[in-house]
Amino acid sequence: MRKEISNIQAAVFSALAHPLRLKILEKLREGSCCVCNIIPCVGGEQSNVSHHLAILRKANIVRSEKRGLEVWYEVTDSKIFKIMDLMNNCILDELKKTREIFESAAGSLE
Amino acid sequence: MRKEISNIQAAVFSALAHPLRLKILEKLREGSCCVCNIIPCVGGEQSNVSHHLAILRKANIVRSEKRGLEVWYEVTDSKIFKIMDLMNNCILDELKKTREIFESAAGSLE
DNA sequence: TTGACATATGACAATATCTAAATATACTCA
DNA sequence: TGAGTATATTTAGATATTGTCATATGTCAA
Repeated sequence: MRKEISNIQAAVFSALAHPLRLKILEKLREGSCCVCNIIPCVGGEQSNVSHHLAILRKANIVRSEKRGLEVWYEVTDSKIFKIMDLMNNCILDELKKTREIFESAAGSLE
Repeated sequence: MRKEISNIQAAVFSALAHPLRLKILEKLREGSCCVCNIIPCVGGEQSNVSHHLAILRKANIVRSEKRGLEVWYEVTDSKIFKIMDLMNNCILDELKKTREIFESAAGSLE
């Protein structure tokens, strides 16, 4: 009966699981932004960007507002940036660790 | 030439984008754990769980160690739990907000 | 109203991911 | 060595995601 929390969590993580969508969010980190500015910034076809925006909308990560001809997007909850930053830290730490291991191995050959 | 960071981030997020894998990580939050304990805890076929463990391994989220017949898994970087907790907060906040809107709408009908 | 514009949606093929069954591997113990 | 156990890998069909093209929608301005 009850929807498990892990299903919802997985759904939101999968909304984050695409480089283009992460780039869109990085753009929105600066503040709310019109689709016409998002497209050149992230690259890709208009319809493709629009599809990815729809995925972010359905996951409640962003919300949109029509202003005349334009549609402006903004992030629903800025905690999403904390999540992205933490993920970035994880990855950089991992890289750093790998490099240290590599360098110490190289050093021991001298 | 250089691999964009957003590609790596997306890859790790997509490793988190499955309820079974999130359940595995929740189990590993208690500490390192043998596959034979993970399987009954998260449910599902042995081969399926193994498959999902392989995905987590490839994303460097967990690492494994053979101990006799058994294989023990543990989380590589506990920051992954912070990410999961933050995500959980996001979702709960969102639910709370939705409920408040709903309740205030219901209240105004009284 | 008509045309131009910004954005969204639908349809489709290509590709990736998921699950489960069968099989393979690696280890232990008799 | 051979049987038994724990886990991983392979495979195949089902399903989901992706990108592109074509088209639809909604808004403004002439």
